[in-house]
Amino acid sequence: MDMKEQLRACILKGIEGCFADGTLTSGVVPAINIEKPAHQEHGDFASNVAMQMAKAERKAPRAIAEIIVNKLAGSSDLIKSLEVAGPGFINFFVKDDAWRMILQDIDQAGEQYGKSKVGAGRKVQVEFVSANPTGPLHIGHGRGAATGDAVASLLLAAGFDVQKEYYINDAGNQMNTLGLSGLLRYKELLGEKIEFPENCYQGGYMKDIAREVITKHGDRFLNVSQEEGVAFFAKFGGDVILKGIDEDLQDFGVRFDNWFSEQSLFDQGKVDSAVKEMQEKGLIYEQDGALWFKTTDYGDDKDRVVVRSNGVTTYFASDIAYHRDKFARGFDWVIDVWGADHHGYVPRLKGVVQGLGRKADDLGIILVQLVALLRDGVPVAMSTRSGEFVTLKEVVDEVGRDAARFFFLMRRSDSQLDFDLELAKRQSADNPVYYVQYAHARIKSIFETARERGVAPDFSGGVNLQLLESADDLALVKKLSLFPETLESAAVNFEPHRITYFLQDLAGEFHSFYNKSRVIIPEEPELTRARLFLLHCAAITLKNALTVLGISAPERM
RNA sequence: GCGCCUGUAGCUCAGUUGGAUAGAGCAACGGCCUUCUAAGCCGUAGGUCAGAGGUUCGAACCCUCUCAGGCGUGCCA
Repeated sequence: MDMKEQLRACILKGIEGCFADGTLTSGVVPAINIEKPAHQEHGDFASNVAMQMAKAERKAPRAIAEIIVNKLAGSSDLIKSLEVAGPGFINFFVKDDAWRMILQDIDQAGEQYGKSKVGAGRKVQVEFVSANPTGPLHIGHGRGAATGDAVASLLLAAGFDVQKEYYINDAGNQMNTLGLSGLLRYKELLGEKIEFPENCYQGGYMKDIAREVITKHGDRFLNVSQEEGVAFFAKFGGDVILKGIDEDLQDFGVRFDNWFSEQSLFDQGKVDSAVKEMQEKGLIYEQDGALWFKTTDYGDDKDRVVVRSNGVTTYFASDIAYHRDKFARGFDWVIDVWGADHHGYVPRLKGVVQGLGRKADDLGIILVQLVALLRDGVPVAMSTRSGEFVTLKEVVDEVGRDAARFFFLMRRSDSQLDFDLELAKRQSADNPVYYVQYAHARIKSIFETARERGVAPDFSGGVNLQLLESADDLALVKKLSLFPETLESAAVNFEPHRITYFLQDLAGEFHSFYNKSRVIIPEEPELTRARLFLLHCAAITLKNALTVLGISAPERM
């Protein structure tokens, strides 16, 4: 039980005690809030129960607080002192010993420190990237990849049973366009004069694909029908591109548990059956020769076409079938990571989910905003139309996986992100990645020195934690203690950036500690051991936090 | 037109889901290496939380309106 829980239980008991002896009379116990005050002077924790009870008790908040404080005095060995402050807050000061005990928890938990069981094994699926197999991943996909991967591992750490999935849009018009693009480049390379349409894929990778076909198959596709040629290049190109996407993701440290093909939904008749189910439920109706889904029932601006008047299904039809299939596969919770430009699709998909008989919240949607690429503060020009976009691979090759992931996760996914390539490469405190990793490496270096000097960091014989009594010792301990709740809230809110902020905060606390406090002190072996134990716990926390984001914790820098 | 998102220090952004005196990093200025990694630390300065109303003990956060920017609003994917 963590400190907040203990305090909550303690307050509850106190209030009930007050009711019992008549010092409080309403008999109504509000939800007990425990928060961390912004200012140190306000204690380690504070509660606003007295203010919440004011109305029911018909007493001034401060008077109620006094009554509760009197009842609480000496009731818990966690509490050093408590006071009434401000408009009626009860401030709690926790005993130093209680703080220091946390170190033993951290040591004991090791790699598990910070993890929780709130997920209770519920099955959750995170679907992300899902870029069309019509070109290499660009930097925007990179942010989606980092975010989806981090959210998945956060949820895993929070006790969920997580699957990561990539949805392959291998059906529909864009595959024909891909096939045509390849075929035309192929003909061009073989000397035919061609007109390359504007809506075809302009990137240089199409020529690479055409070249590959020439080496493997020669010029035989010059003599087949347009239809056959397009079909071949669509399949061949799609496969090559998807393989490249997978490689780029692996270099970025992202691996999927499942790759799900849109085409498979058609092949297995799942699109038809999904449409049929919705029709039977009366959620799909016919008008102007097309079939429409009543998304307006769920807050959408207008109803949406599922099957066009020419009989061809829309992308939305696939989406209905896909999400129906996800739930049919037994997921309790389904999470989609989308580019923010798709935000208009949220009501529509939420409608589908409800139409399937699920709660709207069973589908979680994370919208990831644009990335603005900079070099030394100057925007890097990008244009998707001309195919001159910066790829994920280029960025990872230039700045490295760790820096790229950290930068992608530095901001709330909802807000736009400036990604400065030069800053990401810089090896100084300006660069938050190095700042954080350096903290870990520095601790490891201290242990190295300790070993060299024969101060073996073996804690099995017990450590005298009482010696950790300086303000800096305790400040570091308190920072470490925040990790579990930070991790949990980052997970359930889909907010990996809380971890990057926590890391910078913790690294700062450590660097500050390091500058003020000596760890290895030959004439004080017991204190040396205690401080080494503290840093051992700091290293565990730093490493666990970095790991959950998919970033390495170097031993040496 | 309608809908969604954003607006916090010169810049880039946090702000524990309504708490006490709004925080960090850059940039600026001034200090700290004979010491376990200076890829580091300490200090100074910087604010009408876009604006105006409202809700209550209490608002950057919730409601209404206004302004500014971005995105969406296909029988495209």
